[in-house]
Amino acid sequence: MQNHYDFEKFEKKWQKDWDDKTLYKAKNKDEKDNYYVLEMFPYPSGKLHMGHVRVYSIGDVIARFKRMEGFNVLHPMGWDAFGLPAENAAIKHGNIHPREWTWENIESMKEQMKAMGLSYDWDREVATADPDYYKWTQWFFIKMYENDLAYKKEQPVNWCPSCDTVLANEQVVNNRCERCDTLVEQKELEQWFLKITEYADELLEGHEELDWPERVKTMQKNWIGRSEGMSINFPVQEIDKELEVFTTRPDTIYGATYMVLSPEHPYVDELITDKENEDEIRDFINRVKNQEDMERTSPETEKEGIYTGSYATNPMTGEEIPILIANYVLMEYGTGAIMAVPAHDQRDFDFAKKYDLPIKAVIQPHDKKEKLDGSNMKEAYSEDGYLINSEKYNGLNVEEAFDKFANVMEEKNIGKRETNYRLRDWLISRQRYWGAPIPIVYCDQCGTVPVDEEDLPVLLPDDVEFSATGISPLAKAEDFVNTKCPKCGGDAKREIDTMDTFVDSSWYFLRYMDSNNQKLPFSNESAQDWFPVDQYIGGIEHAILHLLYARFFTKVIRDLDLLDEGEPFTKWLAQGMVLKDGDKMSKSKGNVVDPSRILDEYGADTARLFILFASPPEKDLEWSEAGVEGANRFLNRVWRFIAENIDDIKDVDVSKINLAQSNLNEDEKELHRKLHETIQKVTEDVSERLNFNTAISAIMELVNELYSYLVDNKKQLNEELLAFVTEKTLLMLAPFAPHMTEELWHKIGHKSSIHRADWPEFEEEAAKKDEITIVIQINGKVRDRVDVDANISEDALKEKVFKQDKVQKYTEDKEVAKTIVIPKKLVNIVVK
RNA sequence: GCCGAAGUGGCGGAACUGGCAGACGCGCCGGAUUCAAAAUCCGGUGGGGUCAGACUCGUAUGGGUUCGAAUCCCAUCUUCGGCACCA
Repeated sequence: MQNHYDFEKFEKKWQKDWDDKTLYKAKNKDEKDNYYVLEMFPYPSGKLHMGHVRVYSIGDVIARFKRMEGFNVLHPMGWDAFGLPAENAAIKHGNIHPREWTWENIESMKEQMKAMGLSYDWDREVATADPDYYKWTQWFFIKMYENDLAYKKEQPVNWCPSCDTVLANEQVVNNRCERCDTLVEQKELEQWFLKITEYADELLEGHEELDWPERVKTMQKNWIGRSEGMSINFPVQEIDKELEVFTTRPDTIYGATYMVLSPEHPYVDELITDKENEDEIRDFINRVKNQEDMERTSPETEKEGIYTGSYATNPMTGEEIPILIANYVLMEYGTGAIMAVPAHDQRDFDFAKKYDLPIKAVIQPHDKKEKLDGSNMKEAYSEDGYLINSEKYNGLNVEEAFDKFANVMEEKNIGKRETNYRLRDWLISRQRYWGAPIPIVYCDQCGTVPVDEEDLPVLLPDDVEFSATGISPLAKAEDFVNTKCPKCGGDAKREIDTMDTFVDSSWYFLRYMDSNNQKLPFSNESAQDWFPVDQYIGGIEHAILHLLYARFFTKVIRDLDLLDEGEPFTKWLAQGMVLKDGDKMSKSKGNVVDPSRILDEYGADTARLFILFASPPEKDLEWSEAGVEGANRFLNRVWRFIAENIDDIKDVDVSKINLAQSNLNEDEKELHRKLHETIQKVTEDVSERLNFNTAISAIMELVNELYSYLVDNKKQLNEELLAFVTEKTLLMLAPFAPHMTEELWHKIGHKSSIHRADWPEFEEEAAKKDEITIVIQINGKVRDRVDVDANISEDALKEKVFKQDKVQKYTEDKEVAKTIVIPKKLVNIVVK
């Protein structure tokens, strides 16, 4: 056996062998316990990047570990195959169809994944751009339409001029397109929406049962932005209408001294009763409307407003209060109108100061003697307190007042309790080609009609000109557009927009369970077997987008009675980024490390081992070529150990060895002990904590221990022990370095795959120490150590400790105030 | 501005529940092997101090709780992430 590890000699061989033996096939209804581990599927860009290598390595270790633990594991992979890059490539190069481009990329990425030795069940592979798949995406859309969860509506929407399509709110980051970073514009368009807001509360409540990073739950919580308050109607005599406002502070209504409308508010026109200044008012409105969104919605922008000339009546006080229009009120949130309480809201306060509007304090801080006075306040007071200047309600505290006012106003029909959300419905129409067509037909007779289920999928036509013009390329595909109405059979036209690709990825984890089902997206039985996903792994950048949509879809699908559970991902590990020189790898920075080079140069096992060893999975990882070499060196060290001792290790039937009953000498005992200590640590690190870096370092320690044992006992090796420990070490290393361990496993005499072998069992008895080292502290400082019997009594331990020379020295002429004994660890003597 | 996470050797990181700070790896230094080198093996490696030890300082900074703090509490600084005129 050569004593140098040469990955090129066997990585491909084993990959083919595993494939041939369908080693990683997951069977539905296995007698074993089922476990579903899933990594977020990639967009088929054509090449794996380091982030992919990281996330798939993590998933693969979990999958392999769980299999060795005896679980029937579902570990699938697929392709988020619809999307703009394919279409843009077609536009740019002209001679390649997005379909071709996509499938070629899938092929090359799949090849790279196979070269990594990932243990997927490829029989379950899905691609969202496959008609077999998007048929069901369309089917879900129709189900939602039938259940009033999909609707078409005209409203101002986010438009990305570079992508030539609309975007969902979630896809706009700081007013820029999430994909291409272009400034987003507003357009008034009629578009399809999914009613995610219907599930807002459930999406919030569901967090409680999820084992997800807390910060991610918080991000989603902030995004949904639930706030409880009241809608209150303020009558306006001039126009004989009521202005509805939303407020979270009905308790401050006695302090509402004016009202403010958004310039976009529908009543604005009628309310301009100050005809003298009408031109000035209209100029102002137009100016604000034309303000860049970024500027308009920034808290730094100075608040500006103008009087309308109209007055509203405060329904609680009966006071007439002026109505203004201002740039700081947004039409998108609440009702587009607010009651301004300058004494207790900083924004209203700033505005009131500028325009000299009255400030009336109605909440008095509990801990202040002198009464708050609106005329001399320096800033708004928005903390807790009790009511003043509120007639018969004076003295109530804020919380009581909220309830009291809510009851009174509901009784009098002035207002009602209401909950508002920041979350908007999900805009899913896209004016682009490479996506799933929205399965809707427009008929002059019957109106909007969903396509019949039997007629799904609505196939994406091939022969289309892809140029991005702001209107879906499908508009020009006449064979596609012109169709018959499913209801009346008359001439009709198809919807030409396609669906947001986030719709495709909102249910792919369900299709894996039953990916060849022709009758349903998945069967109920398969869901019983596998759902929900036990462990999901993917990038934090999807914390809001994909993970919120997928949770929403799951809840809808549950309500269609296809699932019992409403949460798709029980556990989620958000893996960190791979950095180079402290920066995210990117072409523009020129710091990209190509995984295929690493795979060619060092092999898959080294690449996997390094990336898992360098950092805990949820933290960012700094790429280091020296670190890769270190990982390679370690694998070599394991290889060489076996190569050099192959005669002692080979063909020993480890299952027949009972080390507990054999008489081991001290060194042997120590090695055996270390083995079991390692088994315990690695098992826990991999299964509970998902800290692969410390699991690997524990295996490294064990290998170091094996080498020291060899050096110290050259003359008299215990071959049985050596074979035993070596074999268990290989088993623990198998999920991390699947190829090399498989090769070595066969070299030491096994005939079947190491990946079908059992995970080593931890024996508590073997891991126990006979002697332990106790740390001796004097006044909290470590002064000495003493080796004692592990089962020593507290009194005997104390006695022994006080006999130590060092302890004598430090306690001489001093009074021992206290002695603290921490069993098996430490004794702290406090002296004065 | 608000919310959240983090800050430990030259570097990546470990210390899981308050109990030996720096496991493991990288790098560096020394030794063995070699004609020599690479590779490999063995040993050392936080700072100060010393022949060596004793000792001493040390987990962003300042304070606190405790017999004992990287870990808990308060304040400050820095970095990263999210939200941001949300009524």
